[in-house]
Amino acid sequence: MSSPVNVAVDRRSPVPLYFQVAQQIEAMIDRGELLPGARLENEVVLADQMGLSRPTMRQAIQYLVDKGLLVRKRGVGTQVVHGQVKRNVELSSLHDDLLRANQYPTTKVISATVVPATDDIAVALHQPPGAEVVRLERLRYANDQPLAILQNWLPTGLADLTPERLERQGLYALLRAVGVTLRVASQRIGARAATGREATLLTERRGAPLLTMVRTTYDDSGRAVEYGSHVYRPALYSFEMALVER
Amino acid sequence: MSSPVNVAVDRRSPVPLYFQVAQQIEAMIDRGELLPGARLENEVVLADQMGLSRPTMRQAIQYLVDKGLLVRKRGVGTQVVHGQVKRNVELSSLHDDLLRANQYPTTKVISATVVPATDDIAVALHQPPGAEVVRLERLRYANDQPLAILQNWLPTGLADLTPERLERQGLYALLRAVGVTLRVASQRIGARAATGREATLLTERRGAPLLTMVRTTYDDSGRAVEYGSHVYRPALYSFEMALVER
DNA sequence: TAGTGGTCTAGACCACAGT
DNA sequence: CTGTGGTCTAGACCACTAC
Repeated sequence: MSSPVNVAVDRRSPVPLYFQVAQQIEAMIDRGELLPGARLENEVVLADQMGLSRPTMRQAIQYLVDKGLLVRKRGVGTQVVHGQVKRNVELSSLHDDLLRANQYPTTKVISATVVPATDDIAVALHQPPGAEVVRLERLRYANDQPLAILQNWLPTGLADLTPERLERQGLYALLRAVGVTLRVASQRIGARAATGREATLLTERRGAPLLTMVRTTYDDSGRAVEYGSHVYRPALYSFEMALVER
Repeated sequence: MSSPVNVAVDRRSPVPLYFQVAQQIEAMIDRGELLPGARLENEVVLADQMGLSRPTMRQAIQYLVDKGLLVRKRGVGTQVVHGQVKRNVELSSLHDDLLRANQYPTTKVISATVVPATDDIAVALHQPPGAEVVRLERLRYANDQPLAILQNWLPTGLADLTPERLERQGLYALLRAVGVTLRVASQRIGARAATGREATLLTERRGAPLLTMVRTTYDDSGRAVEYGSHVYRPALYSFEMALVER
């Protein structure tokens, strides 16, 4: 009844055991060795087979459940979800998203200046009203087609945000490179009509539907490090995600 | 340096200990007893104070980290995130979302019929091509204003989806009531212009921007139980969510 | 009744951050 | 160096499902 799971862990590796197991099970699903609906053996048996304790095995399975690849039912067992779900669990930037989809992103920096924060920006970044913040405006292309207008505000002094660097890599990669660990974000996705300026930049018509996203991102100290307000051309971009009931 | 956490657990309660702890810490954050940026005591001390083991305490903290309320940094400690994030971790239906926001949702069922599945619906629901499926079309109002057109397809025989029931409660609540446990969903959010029919139903202009969402939902056996294609008026609705880096 | 995942304990050692 | 979270073990009992 149960599908065999053939996984071996390397105890000398610095990679956590639960993560090794999770990666290998995910690879088996990708390769079709574990088909949708397949039932895995129970946690105790799996743990024994791999020479792990049950909590470690559970951690591996829980990781894949959170990722939307497996479902568990008490008294029944663990099964592979039918159909593929978006595996992305990361706090990803548009730049990395496009790279992953082989979309060859390029960026034009429209402006990168230091300005006093307006009230709403100050609140979002938890800065005193009127504090100086960095304001970025970029135009992001995918395969040489204009895709999105990205407006961002950051506290000053976080990183050296020169236009050259911003055109070579994404903002998130740049922040990570200077030791900022992005951890949590709160975002809102909506839609509205393009303004004249947006339409011009994105080669759309004024009033054309645009997808919008505003996001505040916090680092591993819980401080707000970035506020973004982006508009996307809906024919070229949409947001995909997995939801998991806890 | 550390903020005190005053929590007591009831060991006779059927509610898991880690969940009792998590709920009480969340309540303290809501009441402002734990301010943004406040550092909690370390896991071992917290566990001792509450008479719990460290793994149980960790599980409580991890729950709140996943919810976007806390951040942890190795070697440093656990802190409350600055700014408020969307707490919602559930696989929520629009109906419940509106209820929670005191928006008084009402529903008009436009059609509820059994039809042969088109190819894309059959694929999404993992049914054989042409299999009979239930097709629903509903118009959802909030405070008597038209808010969204909801199209859904489901395998037949799941539940008795009469218009009367669908107008009294949300589809998800109806499914849960007949024992379907929704577990995982994969969704895509985009935007496009309103068609003439959509514009009429939603009292918008033809070509007005609409927010779109398509979603496939799976139950705790990993089977697809619902495919939905919805359009929303962006002035009245947007999607809000927390993202957590793992 | 048998088998499953859900919860919980009481330890241990390690990796990393800040001093 | 000390203190923190990250990982891991080897058990235990319980709740729920299916037969």
